[in-house]
Amino acid sequence: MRPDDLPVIRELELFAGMAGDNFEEVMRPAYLQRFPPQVELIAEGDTADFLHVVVEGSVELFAHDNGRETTLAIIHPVATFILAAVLRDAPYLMSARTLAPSRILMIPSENVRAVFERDAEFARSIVQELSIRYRDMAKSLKNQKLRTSVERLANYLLREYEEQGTTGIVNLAIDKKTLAALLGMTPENLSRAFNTLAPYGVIVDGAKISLTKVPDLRQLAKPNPLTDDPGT
Amino acid sequence: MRPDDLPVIRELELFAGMAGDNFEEVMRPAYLQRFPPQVELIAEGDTADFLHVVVEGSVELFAHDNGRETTLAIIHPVATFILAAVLRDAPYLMSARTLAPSRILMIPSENVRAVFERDAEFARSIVQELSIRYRDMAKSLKNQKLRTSVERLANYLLREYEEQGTTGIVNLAIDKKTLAALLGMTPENLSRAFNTLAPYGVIVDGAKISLTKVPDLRQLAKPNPLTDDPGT
DNA sequence: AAAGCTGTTTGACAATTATCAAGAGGCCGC
DNA sequence: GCGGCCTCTTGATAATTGTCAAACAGCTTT
Repeated sequence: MRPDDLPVIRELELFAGMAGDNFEEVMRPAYLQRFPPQVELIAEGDTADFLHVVVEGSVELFAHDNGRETTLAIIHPVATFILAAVLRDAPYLMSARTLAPSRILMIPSENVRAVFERDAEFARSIVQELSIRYRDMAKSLKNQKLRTSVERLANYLLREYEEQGTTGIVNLAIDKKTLAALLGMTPENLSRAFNTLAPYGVIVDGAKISLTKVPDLRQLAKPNPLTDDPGT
Repeated sequence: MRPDDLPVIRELELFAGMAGDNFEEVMRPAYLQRFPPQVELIAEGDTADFLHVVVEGSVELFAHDNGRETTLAIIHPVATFILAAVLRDAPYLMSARTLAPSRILMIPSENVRAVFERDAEFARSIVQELSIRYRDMAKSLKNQKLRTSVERLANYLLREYEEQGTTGIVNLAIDKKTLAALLGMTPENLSRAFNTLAPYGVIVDGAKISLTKVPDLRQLAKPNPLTDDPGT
């Protein structure tokens, strides 16, 4: 891997507190690779040979059952995925594919586990990361079980609105088919959900969504930090 | 707390590898308390002052949003809950109430965190526990997003069937209202789901469910280790 | 035994969500 | 420019799930 990529990785909270020697030991056998969009990086059921880090681009985590497919999360740089499977040396529960052209760092699982054993600071970071992931998953489950599809969409838009700087415009970074899967509905239903939100000031123009009545939308969505705020 | 309760706690995988001194330090300020059924132990939004351990009885984890309520998990002895909130010193995402008369061990969060800092074996156990919890949550989300309510019920019954020793009889340990919330449906719908399963050999007599055509039921449910097997 | 309570079931109906089929619009290669 | 391909949308319809009201069964209390 290129030496000038290392600082970016190092900034990841997961690796920030790690001793320098250990960081190098983890990184030496790692490799950074470019992938075009729509490449399947891992498949559910495979054993967790590598911890993956999205350095650039984006990755979709999805899963199958019964012939149906759903999206469980979208990972943006810089973040890891499938950490829990790596730590338990267990089969992946989800598959992953690139959505955009991406650069992915792959660290052999055994190196992660080895350094975890002797670097207390790294262990602490891993616990924090896992806790966040657990809580994000719990929030997703609450979101899915307690809200209708229109409410899920409204809350998604409000979250993006905040993250993209509360200009009245939200840009969808993923296509609508993927968004539908992430929100737990069909693409047809997503289309209709957007229409349902029109009276609440949601104007759709391709991937560009204008929010003209945010207070109204908020009143419908009833966002809740205990369901919506990611990463806490 | 009574000294003769300590060995039971110690058997918990979370505390098994811990150094004796540290175990005592964690347990000294802890206290074990009896609760009748239907007592709310913690409320979502509260700060995580104590790590809880179900020593006896059972505990339901539930959450609200929008005025609706759902059950996220049922905890049986001996197991912890709300570990992630304790480790992050963050507000609980879920509430908890006793289902049966229960004995709950409560360990002050700061003690857990303090010992975590210096007991590597404990840190490792925590990571394993968190990973399992994360993966169980991911499985629940897959279950919820990829299956119909009848399929979720069928898989639940098959899981209980295995856990209760594959005698043809499954005993529901929780009442049907709670089961419905756990499976993400209304009680009325659960009733109808049981009727739908009648042709697959599911005979309901109160809390006693007979499974007379397990292969048929399995064919309908299509259980999948990556969605169903807990604790891996 | 009657009354009251709780949990469960049933029926009728409504809302939500999915499915299937077709059409609209944008984008690319030729 | 034109066809082909893709994504997205719309319409019609069906399946799933939820809501509301009432009935029922098993309890305990009186």
